[in-house]
Amino acid sequence: MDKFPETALKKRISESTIRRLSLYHRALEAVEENGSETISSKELAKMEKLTPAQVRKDLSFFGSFGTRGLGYPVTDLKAKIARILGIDRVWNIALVGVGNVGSALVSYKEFARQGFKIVKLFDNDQRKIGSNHKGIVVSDVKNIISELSGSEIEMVVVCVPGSAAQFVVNDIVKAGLRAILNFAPVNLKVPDNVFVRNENMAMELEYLSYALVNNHSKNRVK
Amino acid sequence: MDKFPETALKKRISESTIRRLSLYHRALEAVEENGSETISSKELAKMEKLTPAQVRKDLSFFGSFGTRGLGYPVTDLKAKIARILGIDRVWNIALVGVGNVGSALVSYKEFARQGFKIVKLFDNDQRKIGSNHKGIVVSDVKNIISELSGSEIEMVVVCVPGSAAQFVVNDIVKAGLRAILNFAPVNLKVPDNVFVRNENMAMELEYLSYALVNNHSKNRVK
DNA sequence: CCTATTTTGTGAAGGCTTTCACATAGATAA
DNA sequence: TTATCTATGTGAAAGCCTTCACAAAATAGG
Repeated sequence: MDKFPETALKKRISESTIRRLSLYHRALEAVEENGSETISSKELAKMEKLTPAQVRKDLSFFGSFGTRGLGYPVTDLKAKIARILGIDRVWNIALVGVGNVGSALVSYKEFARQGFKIVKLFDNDQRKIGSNHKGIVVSDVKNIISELSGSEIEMVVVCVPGSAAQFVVNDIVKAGLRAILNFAPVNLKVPDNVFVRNENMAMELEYLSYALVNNHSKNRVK
Repeated sequence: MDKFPETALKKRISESTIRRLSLYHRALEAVEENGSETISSKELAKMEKLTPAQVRKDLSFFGSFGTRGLGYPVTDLKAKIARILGIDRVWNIALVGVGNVGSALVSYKEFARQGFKIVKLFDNDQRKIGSNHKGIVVSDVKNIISELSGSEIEMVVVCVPGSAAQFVVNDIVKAGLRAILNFAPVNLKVPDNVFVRNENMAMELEYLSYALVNNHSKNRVK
């Protein structure tokens, strides 16, 4: 059955649903390893601390993948989710800013395992340009537009300081790329057809700080 | 005026509101630097790509900080938000798992700048134990319970592999700590009074993958 | 084959979050 | 002082997301 019939009325899928698909996918990897062939929405929900109804509703947006009375076929569902997320393939990625965070990500196994392959590095520091990280030679960010234009690279991870991020992103957009994972703590301005995801690690600590100060898992005020 | 009167009826503040407070705080830092004394909800909203109504509503949960006809006083509002988030102080933090990501975070300036001070490191690798990272000697994770119990440390960043994360977290909980920033790609089970935030970098790439495959900033299906 | 049991798929209800829209209050200028 | 203008603070409306609850479908066991 065609998952995306051209003729069908299209419906917006919420960001939360897509994020949960990632969780289901990783849970299914674990389940597959221990050999189970099927899994119920209840079990899947428990693994990621969600509700069974939520699991079923999320999956139902994309089709009927389960069998009533039995559950979902683990391997098959995992493959279907991978297909929906577009992670049933390799994505070539460039990384800009080979500092602390940047070089950690070059070696980050979780990216590689999921098919996210960092194949090109950029920096503006003469001491870093030409150096080798995990077999990749660092290029001068001055040449980023020409090196990305028409290349096999479709996503860029930005790990430069906040003050440089917008300039780098402008070049990435000029090169025609449309997917950016941003670690700089600034709000990037991009055209509507470019996707940006922000990774703001300090923000998560700030949330913990708020939770502790406004004590006792209550999160209440006024 | 007291921000948290003991007697007042309390109201739950949504997670999204708290996350946006972080954004307002960082925007106000930038505004303060360029010297402006006041800022309107409209300007603040524009900086973080939100709506003016959203900004006013968020702030209104905590009090009336603005002046009609004028806007919000930059420095004062920034201080009030810092107070609400609990970032008007230093937080001492331990980090477990001094691998690629872990050691990058030890040197991550954004943490330090916001008052999140990593003061203790743990690992289970004999080759790392005793070694020095930015002036901190790595301790054996075997001793984590005793070293954290009753210490000045109130938050822990977990950067160990997924297979080890739950065990480490059990010990952190046993030591009486209640705030965990988790980089391992697993769902951690903790008691209700312990706060966990998950940092899942691969998930953000998966979202970008989904966005590109389900093309044209539409995010539509079926 | 029939019955009991399990679990999906899904409209509808409920709840939460955002946006609207306007009364209100202070600023500014003459 | 008065008029005009600007921007907040906030109930109410709208919109979105999650949960409920149950018919339907398939299994399992006799």
